[in-house]
Amino acid sequence: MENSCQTPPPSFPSPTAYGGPLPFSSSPLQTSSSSHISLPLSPVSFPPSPASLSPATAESVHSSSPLSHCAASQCLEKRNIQCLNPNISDQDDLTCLNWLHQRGNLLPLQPLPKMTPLPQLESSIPTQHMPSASSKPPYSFSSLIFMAIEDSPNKRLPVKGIYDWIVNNFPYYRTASGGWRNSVRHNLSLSKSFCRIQRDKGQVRRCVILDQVLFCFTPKIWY
DNA sequence: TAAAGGATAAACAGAT
DNA sequence: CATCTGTTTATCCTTT
Repeated sequence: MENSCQTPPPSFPSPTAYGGPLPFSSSPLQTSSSSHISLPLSPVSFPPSPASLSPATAESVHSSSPLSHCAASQCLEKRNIQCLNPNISDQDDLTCLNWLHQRGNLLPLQPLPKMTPLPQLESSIPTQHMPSASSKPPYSFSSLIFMAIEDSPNKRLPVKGIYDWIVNNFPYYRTASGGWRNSVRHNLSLSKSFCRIQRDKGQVRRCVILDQVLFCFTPKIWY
């Protein structure tokens, strides 16, 4: 089922519908002008800018309010029909990320610095708040993938790019055994929040579109 | 205690 | 042929 996730998004609620302003800055709409895919990417109302994204903000997106959950439900119902198996609801799918907001152990909203900030992502957060570089990041692989894609210029990444982003931002994985890469791929396959797309000509591997419909309605892509 | 989510490992197939 | 990518299954641990 390639290129199946071309569903135009539903009308987006305002950012304030998510329980207050999101820690995202406004930026021009992300379009399908990328050379990577030919899919008509959906316009987004409040895409996060790469520089503004931090692990904590990404986790915050996952932990959007119940109100956002309600709004997203409508989106998912539509998406179920047009993108996924019409007989299976995303709401019922255990791989759907929309239930993350129900977790009670979500991280606070304040941004956390990356352990080894990239030049463009440096933070002014005091270092005493930074977790040890050798400690495992307190984020699920789904969150890490989300952050990696969100941090990419075109909201899409190859698997290798996801690996690189994680390694660059979480030194823990520099020395970790290769099993985490398997986990990344496992999550990409298992989670229906990530949809695969084709690369354009000249691209080597297959493409994937990540559709975080529930949280920010921003199509994100890995390939 | 059971159920569920997440992490991890492994096997396998297909693509490059 | 080696490596990478993607899928699936199984198991274990933690949390609810």
